[in-house]
Amino acid sequence: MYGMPGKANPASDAADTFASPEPPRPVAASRPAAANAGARCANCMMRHICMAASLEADDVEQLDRVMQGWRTVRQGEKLFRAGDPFRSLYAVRAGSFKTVVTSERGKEHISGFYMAGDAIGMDGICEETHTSDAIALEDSVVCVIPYHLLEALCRELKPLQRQFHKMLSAEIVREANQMMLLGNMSAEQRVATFLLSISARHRERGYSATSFVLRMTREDIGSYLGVTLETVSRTLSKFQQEGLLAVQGKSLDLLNLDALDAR
Amino acid sequence: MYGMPGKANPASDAADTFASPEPPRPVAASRPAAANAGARCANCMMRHICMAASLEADDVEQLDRVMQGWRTVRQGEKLFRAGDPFRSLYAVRAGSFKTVVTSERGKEHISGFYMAGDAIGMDGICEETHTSDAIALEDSVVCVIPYHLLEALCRELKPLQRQFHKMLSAEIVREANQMMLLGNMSAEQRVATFLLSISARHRERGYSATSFVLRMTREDIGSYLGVTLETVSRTLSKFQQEGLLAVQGKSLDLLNLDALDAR
DNA sequence: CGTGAACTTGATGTAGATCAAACCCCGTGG
DNA sequence: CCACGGGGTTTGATCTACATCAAGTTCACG
Repeated sequence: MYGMPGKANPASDAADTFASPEPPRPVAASRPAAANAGARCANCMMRHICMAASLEADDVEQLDRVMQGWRTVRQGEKLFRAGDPFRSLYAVRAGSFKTVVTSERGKEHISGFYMAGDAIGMDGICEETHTSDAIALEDSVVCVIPYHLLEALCRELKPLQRQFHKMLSAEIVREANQMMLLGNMSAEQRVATFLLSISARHRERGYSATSFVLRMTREDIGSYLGVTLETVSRTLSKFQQEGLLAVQGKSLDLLNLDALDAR
Repeated sequence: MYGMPGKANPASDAADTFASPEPPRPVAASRPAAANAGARCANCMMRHICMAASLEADDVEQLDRVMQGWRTVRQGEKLFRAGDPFRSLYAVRAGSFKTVVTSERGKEHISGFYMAGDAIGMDGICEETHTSDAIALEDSVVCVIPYHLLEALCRELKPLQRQFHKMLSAEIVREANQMMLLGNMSAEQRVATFLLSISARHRERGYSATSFVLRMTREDIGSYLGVTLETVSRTLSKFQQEGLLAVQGKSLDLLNLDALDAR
């Protein structure tokens, strides 16, 4: 099923793609944390790659307690925008996002794509203000983690502290690798690297590493890779002609991962 | 004095550039932390932009206690290399560094330049292994901060925890901005942005924002900006012809910051 | 089933890479 | 003290990967 295009309803698509055990449960910001019984990391498929990774069951429960709840974000809507005051981090529970940074000149650049289990918003910590927009690529659900509570819990739970630091550091490493891509690689290498990265992230999450649907447009991919949308399109066509993959709109089948890696 | 080229001894140059109150005091790795009386954040000119920022005097003393000591790194030597096990973070006390990431294909890319007060090594946290080389651009001194001790202290001291998180987040934001530069900007804009960024960092540290010496080669700058060294050189010459700055080898005078910003 | 957005493909233009040569320091050793 | 050598830098000539412009096609959604 996964990897087939043409779903009528992106919300149900997101739900079956990521198999959320419960339906999204949006919560008012003012709702007390104690009432938040539905959102439980223990039940979440993504707990082993998310904030809860390597926590004992007791500690996961503590994390649940500081989690404010879920928030649904419809396709195209913004989870936050640059300039918003920073209060919470977000963990993607279902769906996916892109983050967009805008220069003073008004030029936009996509700085990252985030899927289930990824954390968004860590750019906001340093100035207590978000520096990018986070936009849902499909109807999505995030866990809302108030930063001051997470901070306090990190002082209590060493494994949580360690995991949080690792997530911050992993983002630094990811961006450093992206800088390498943007600074040194040919268009073909950029596209190949991008596809392999998506593939690997799907594999980590238990989905097919070779057959998937791109949630973003060619323009989004181009922006992320520092090339034009035409170049993305041409490169995909070329890879298809060479038998490295099969494209059909946003659906992709990678037919030769090694050959892609050799680009 | 700062900004004048042609010093005979780079070590003395580094010392007077950053006005270290005491001479470097290298320490053996096994030396107990208690013996580390010489290295004191309280005396350090950079304490307000470093790990100690916004700490009370008592807390700064605690930070001193976990600091393992100083390490001197001669020009061209490596503070750590990709693949080294991650044990410590480093704060630049005097001098400057570049960090270099190397792709599987062996291509090198400079991911950052670091001067006094900056922290290096945060990429190592996530996999407990450094992912880049850190190379001294001149004879330099760093404070060595064992990560497990810092972690423990961050559980004790909320302001230190906050500052540390801010430094991690600031690195994420810096890299996101660099990705924007690499993905969207013309060569001229890249060079102008680079110069203005160096200028601002000098200003923050109390040095001249308009007159300084570049510690890195044209090739280093090119690698960082994703252009060739020839393009860097040509762009500087062009800016000079237009009266935006005066170049003389590695010495630079910015004559029109606004015009540079308008690029 | 109609319509606009997303995508593909082709033709042409250009910023910056690459190749090449000379120059300028700056440290070294005679 | 000066000649020497080599890394760093500048500048010029040429080349090319990719951007840009343009037109048509397909697709997804209302």
